[in-house]
Amino acid sequence: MGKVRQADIARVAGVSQATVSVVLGGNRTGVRLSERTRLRVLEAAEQLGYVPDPVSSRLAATRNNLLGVYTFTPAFPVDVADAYYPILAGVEAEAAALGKDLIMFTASSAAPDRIRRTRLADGCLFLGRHVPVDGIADLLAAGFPIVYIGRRTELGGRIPHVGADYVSASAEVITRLARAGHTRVRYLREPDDAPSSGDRERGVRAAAAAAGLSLVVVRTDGADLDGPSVRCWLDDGVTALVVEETDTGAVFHATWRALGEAGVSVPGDVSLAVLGRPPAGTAGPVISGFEVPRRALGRAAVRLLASLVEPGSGEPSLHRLLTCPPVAGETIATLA
Amino acid sequence: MGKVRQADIARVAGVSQATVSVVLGGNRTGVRLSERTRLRVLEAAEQLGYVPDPVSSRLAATRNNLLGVYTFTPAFPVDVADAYYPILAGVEAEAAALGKDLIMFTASSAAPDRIRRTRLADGCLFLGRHVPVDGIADLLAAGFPIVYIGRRTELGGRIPHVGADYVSASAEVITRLARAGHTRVRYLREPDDAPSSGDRERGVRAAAAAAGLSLVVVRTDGADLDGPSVRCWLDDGVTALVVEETDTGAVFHATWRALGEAGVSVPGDVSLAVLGRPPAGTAGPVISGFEVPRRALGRAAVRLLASLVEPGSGEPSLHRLLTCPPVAGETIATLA
DNA sequence: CTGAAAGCGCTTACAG
DNA sequence: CTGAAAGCGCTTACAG
Repeated sequence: MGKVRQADIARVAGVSQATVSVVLGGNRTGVRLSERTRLRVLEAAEQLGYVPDPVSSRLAATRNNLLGVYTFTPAFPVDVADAYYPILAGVEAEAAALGKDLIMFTASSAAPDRIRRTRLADGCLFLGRHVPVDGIADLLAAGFPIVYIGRRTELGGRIPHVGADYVSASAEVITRLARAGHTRVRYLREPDDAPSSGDRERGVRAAAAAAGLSLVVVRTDGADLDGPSVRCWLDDGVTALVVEETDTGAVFHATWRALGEAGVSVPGDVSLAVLGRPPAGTAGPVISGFEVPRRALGRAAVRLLASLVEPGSGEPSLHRLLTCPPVAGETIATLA
Repeated sequence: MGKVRQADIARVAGVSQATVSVVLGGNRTGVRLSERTRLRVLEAAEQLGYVPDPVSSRLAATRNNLLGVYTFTPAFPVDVADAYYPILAGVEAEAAALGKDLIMFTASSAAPDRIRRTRLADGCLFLGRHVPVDGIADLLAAGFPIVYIGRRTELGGRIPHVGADYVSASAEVITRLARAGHTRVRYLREPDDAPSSGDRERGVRAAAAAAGLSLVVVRTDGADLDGPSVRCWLDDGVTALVVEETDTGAVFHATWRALGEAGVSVPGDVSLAVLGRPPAGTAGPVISGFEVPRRALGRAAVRLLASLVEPGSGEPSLHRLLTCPPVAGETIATLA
């Protein structure tokens, strides 16, 4: 038995193909139809075992209920699995709730032609530490709906996004340290200038200034951290370390290793806070810091994208920041 | 600036839309084309930022470079994350290597109309413990390329699949126990009849019979396991426990908890083997058993699907089983 | 109330 | 060598 088309049903039911389309489409346009015709069509469709061809309906309807997901690294990476997985889980959950399917664009690079391909969906989510400005600018110019996961400042702030409020969350951590009596703090951050890093630093600096706390900011990829570094900081009177936590967790891991190497106890010898959450499976005490609401980010991004694709439900805010709940943890000591 | 079509390129290049299609399609049919025309078209396409519409090409050519991934539970689930993630990572890696994008069909159920939607792609991978026979039979009947990840016996074995050779791997574990001097073994398996469970049991039974080992097979979802159960087995002379490991790890976790509750030491008081790999992050010794080559399963499944979509590269084998490498582990004691 | 036409953007025969 | 036509299976205006 070959493919059954609407035309076949039309022949059997003795109506036009267009009428079949109207009947099977649930008569969305409110066309007047005789009940007799409707039933004849439905019966013929049932009898012939009709299966609508989603590809054709898509071409004709200009909408395909498909949302794209573009990650600049593999979507299922090894080194940032902990960071991406909950986001993607949130994306999937919300997409399913909205009845949308997902296209994962398997990007090995940010090549512009790969980025253009995203237009095959109704709209696309982007996920990554940096923005391939040219490709994204093209999409924006074409009026193609996109949403970045993570706050973006590129292209004059015109990129719609759903991000985390790292500024407030980071400031809160510093305030917590100040309240616990810490006055000399060392802040280790990623070397590159992604907004997520810049936001944290802004929050940290602002809170440190407000609390009159002495702060040293260090950019590092973690490779240069070892036991002697730690000893040196302690000799310098530092009582607390604040570490940025990003996708890969590289800096946190390096710091944790260096602390072990130096044989210092946390928080006995030095307090430790992480601006984010260390990767799951890290042994030891619960590190003080804050939660990144990754799953919620994924869900909110899908909702925003869906509203951009399907306008009319009011003007959505193109830039949202979600709150990062504080994690008390066990690694901040209260000083006398 | 709206969507750029071949007709737009044609206008700019001064040729017909059909010629544009031929040029951009890489001239598959071997039409004679002047190099000058070819370059003019290519240049215009580049300049206008042309992106082929995969929906249209699919309608016209019945091909769109999209592979579907259908999971019967969320693709990014919490309880089987460890099981699915490496598979999906393999799927993504191979798809990227082949230049295919992925459509994730966010299925909350196995409703036939959801399954039909997969026909939007050139072919589709299916992943799940059971087969929704009706929907899959329809696809098969329609000649739609599908590949199951995991061995399938349903529909008279007509479902193409790439699975793991659980029979051999499970038998090997039993043989290992026999060699270590064990003669009374308790085997805890999942209660339902998925092929992955049946295969393990076959391997276990065959090897037990061959080794003259006394075997008791117990079906359990883990809820009824506790300390007293364990004590009871030991009193019965059991020296080794063999536990099935499936997506959720439910039975393994329950067993591990029961062992702890009974206060028995492993492998001091009793040996333990798992037919698979316990979820990552499990504390304690490395459990003896075997590795499930999940990432390789994903890759192989994509390759098979691609060859079904794109025939001509020889007749691929529709049923492949990958070897599961043994894991020696630390939980099998050698008896005197 | 219902049919026939146009068209979504492309590919693949088929004429020149 | 290149253009024009037909058509993939559908939806959505638009005529009757």
